[in-house]
Amino acid sequence: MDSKTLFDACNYCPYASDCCANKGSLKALTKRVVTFDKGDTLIQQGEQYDGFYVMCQGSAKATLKEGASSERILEFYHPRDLIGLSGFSNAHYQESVKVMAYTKVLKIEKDDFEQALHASPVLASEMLSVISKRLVKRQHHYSAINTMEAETRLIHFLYEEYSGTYPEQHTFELSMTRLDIANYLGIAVETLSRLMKRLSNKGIIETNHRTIAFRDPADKVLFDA
Amino acid sequence: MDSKTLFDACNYCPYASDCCANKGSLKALTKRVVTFDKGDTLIQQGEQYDGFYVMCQGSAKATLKEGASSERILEFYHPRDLIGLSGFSNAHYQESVKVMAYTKVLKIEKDDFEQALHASPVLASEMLSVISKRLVKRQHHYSAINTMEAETRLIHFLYEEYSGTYPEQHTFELSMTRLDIANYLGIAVETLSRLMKRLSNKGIIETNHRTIAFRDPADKVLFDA
DNA sequence: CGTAGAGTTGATTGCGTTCAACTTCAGTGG
DNA sequence: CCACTGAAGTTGAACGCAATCAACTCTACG
Repeated sequence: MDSKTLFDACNYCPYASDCCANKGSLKALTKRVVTFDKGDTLIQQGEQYDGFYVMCQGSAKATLKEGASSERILEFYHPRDLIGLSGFSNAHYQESVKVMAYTKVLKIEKDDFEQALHASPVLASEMLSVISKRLVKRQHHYSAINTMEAETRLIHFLYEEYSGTYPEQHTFELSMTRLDIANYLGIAVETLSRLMKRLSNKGIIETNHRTIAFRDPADKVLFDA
Repeated sequence: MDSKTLFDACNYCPYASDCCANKGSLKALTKRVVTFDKGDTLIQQGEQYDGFYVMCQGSAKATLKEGASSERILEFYHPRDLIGLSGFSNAHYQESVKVMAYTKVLKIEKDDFEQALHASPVLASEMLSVISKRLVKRQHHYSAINTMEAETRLIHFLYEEYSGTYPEQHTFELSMTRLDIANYLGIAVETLSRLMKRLSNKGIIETNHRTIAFRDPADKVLFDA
């Protein structure tokens, strides 16, 4: 595993030039390639923290379970995303992460990371920046969820998924089920279905199952209004 | 100012024994006491990041402004809370912080902090933990906002405010207006007013303007269900 | 080909919003 | 000290968005 495999991983990766795993202090860290199949659990909520991950390929979702209530989806992961940062909080992962398709990740072990932290203070700044950005992003997402009505929220989400694709194309593929999307957006599946139809009727998007296209690229910016 | 004033600040502070500013690596950091009056702006969204704060006394709210939409309240701050962590993300504060009453804070300058980061790698771990905890807390809050109905959300909020008081008493004082609370909870002021009345009628709380009391302390745990 | 999960459609209900009128409270100046 | 003013908070009536329940259709997969 490790260095040689890692070299291959980043070398053949289309995102390599734009991935934190391949830049700055994180580049020098020891990493291990791990793969998961659809349905696998990458992280189990409550488990002991033993490292975090950078996603190279595939898709995953983070879910939170509180008390007796059903699971809630916190975010979706795409290539280049960091996974498992909640482990820093109290040495236990605070959410579960499930893989939705064949997925390849780089694992950065807890011990390796802490050692690197001692060796390079710049790494600390970088990680603080990364995790703070995550906080801000989450902030905006949830602020949106509460302020905006469902239709705007959906456009917002679609644009997020769209802009995560690489290279950017007008047509993109959703990797999650409507049920997952509805859960993430905090609406009912039926409502989601109706909204998709309405957006389609309005001519904002074209839908074909999980394949989505923005009719007019300018519409993507709608959510800024 | 500084060291002597600081000594006084923590020395006369009722929260000192339970405050991160007075424990671990943060204790050794250089800090400066700054005070603000009701209505003052502690941090302006978009401003250059130049340090973060620990609140000693008073109360404040963080607001986020996106596009043309009106401001949204992200969180309230109480003594012992850290303020301004969003500055780590890209060297600019990502939200405004406004003071709601006479407030005393300790400021930790950016330069001092970065210097300390080089000197003590443990500080890095501690800060990562702190900020990750914030992320997790925010996560739970917003998960709650979407899943729970308004009444449960309100109880949740009241309990949060209650448990922040020190020493814990059955009766506690809200430091924010109903408008702020409604904004924070993502509901209309009118709805909030009606809910408060309903909770009061149900015998769960007693209200007198901004003074609140839980009838039966066991009820505080309601939100766990 | 058959079954289970994913997704859609329709009818109904209800929670929370909105609009409007009003009361209470805190601060200000005569 | 009291009258005035504007913000904070309450109450009522009507509306509307999204949830829920129920019956389907479609799709993937063994």
